[in-house]
Amino acid sequence: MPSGAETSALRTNDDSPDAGDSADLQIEVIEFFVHIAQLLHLPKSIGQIFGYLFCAGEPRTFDDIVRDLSVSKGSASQGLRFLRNLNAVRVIYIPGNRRDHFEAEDRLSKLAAGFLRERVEPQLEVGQERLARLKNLVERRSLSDDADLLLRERVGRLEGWNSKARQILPVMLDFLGI
Amino acid sequence: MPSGAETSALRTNDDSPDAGDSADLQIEVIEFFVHIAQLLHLPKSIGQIFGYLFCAGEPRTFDDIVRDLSVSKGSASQGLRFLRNLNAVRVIYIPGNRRDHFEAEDRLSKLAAGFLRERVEPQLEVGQERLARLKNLVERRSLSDDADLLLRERVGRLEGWNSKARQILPVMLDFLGI
DNA sequence: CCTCGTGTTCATTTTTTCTTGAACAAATTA
DNA sequence: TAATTTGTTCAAGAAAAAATGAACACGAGG
Repeated sequence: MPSGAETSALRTNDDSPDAGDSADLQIEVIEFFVHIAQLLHLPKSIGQIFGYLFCAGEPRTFDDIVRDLSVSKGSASQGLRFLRNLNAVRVIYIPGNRRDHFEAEDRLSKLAAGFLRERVEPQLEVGQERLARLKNLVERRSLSDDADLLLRERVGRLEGWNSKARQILPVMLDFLGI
Repeated sequence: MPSGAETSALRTNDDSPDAGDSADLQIEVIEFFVHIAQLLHLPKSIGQIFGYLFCAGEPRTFDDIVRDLSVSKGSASQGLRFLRNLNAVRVIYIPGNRRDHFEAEDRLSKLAAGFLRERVEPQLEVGQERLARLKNLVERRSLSDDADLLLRERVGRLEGWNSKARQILPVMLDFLGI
């Protein structure tokens, strides 16, 4: 796969005469976000969309995204929903214009907080439930069998982990300025 | 796909008479780790291996893992390498025994620290390099073009994000007791 | 009620990632 | 040194995830 020039077809809006315009740079910034998305195991398209909105000076429409990034409507729709759920993208309603307009959150603290709240916290709750079930199972076992005792200790340790994580989370959110 | 009873063929070592023995419970704990692995977008086999070692009372060998979890040697080898790199699994050398013995790290702080150091920190360095290149590009541009100015501001913001993250990381590591 | 503009859903295709197992290397022992 | 044990590598198949785009829903305006 040849590198570079992947994110194609960016809107030119071009008044400049000849040499490499700022769209090239915009593509680089978008690719930076694609890289981050891949680190977080998010679809590439989500990185593209966020990077595109992050570079845009003003809110962009659904159509802008589909056209300028050459992604399908499906990817754009799902990617935007994901980003909205994380509060990484806001919808701007413009009176007299039926289209949704989208804008990227550019405060790192808000992005981190959104990720913690929408992704991490719910999973900690799920984990707590799973551990409650495990605890039930383990407590119905003999206190004399070595294997049972070991597992009981291990499940207890997992509960400690979960509890610790749930304690730290609000501290982090607080640190991020709520 | 039927649920449960996926992680098969766990060593029985069975002296108990009839009803569900503690291997069932061990399987549940292993599945708990498989679930965590999937959350972290890690291969299922890595969750199995860590869960297996976490439940084991004593260090286990490569062969134990392959046999008891019914995973291939390839998966076991790669999974163990990954877990060792994260310091989530230690190798125990037992004199007079050629085989490597593996043991799970059971201190949450060590696990978190390993993740931050081996996964997060290197990526922040990579990001810093990428941003340095972006900064170079953006500084060669005109200060009069609006689009260029906007991008310059955006790249500056990204550098601020990276810098902030690199400041926070040692604080977190310190908090985790180094 | 009909049509058009906007976006969503979801079955299918495409791409990526994981697992497997056979071939291979390294180290030990006979 | 040959045979054996132990674990790694990597090409290929299997499984999972992402992207696509046509069909669909919903609402606004005529």
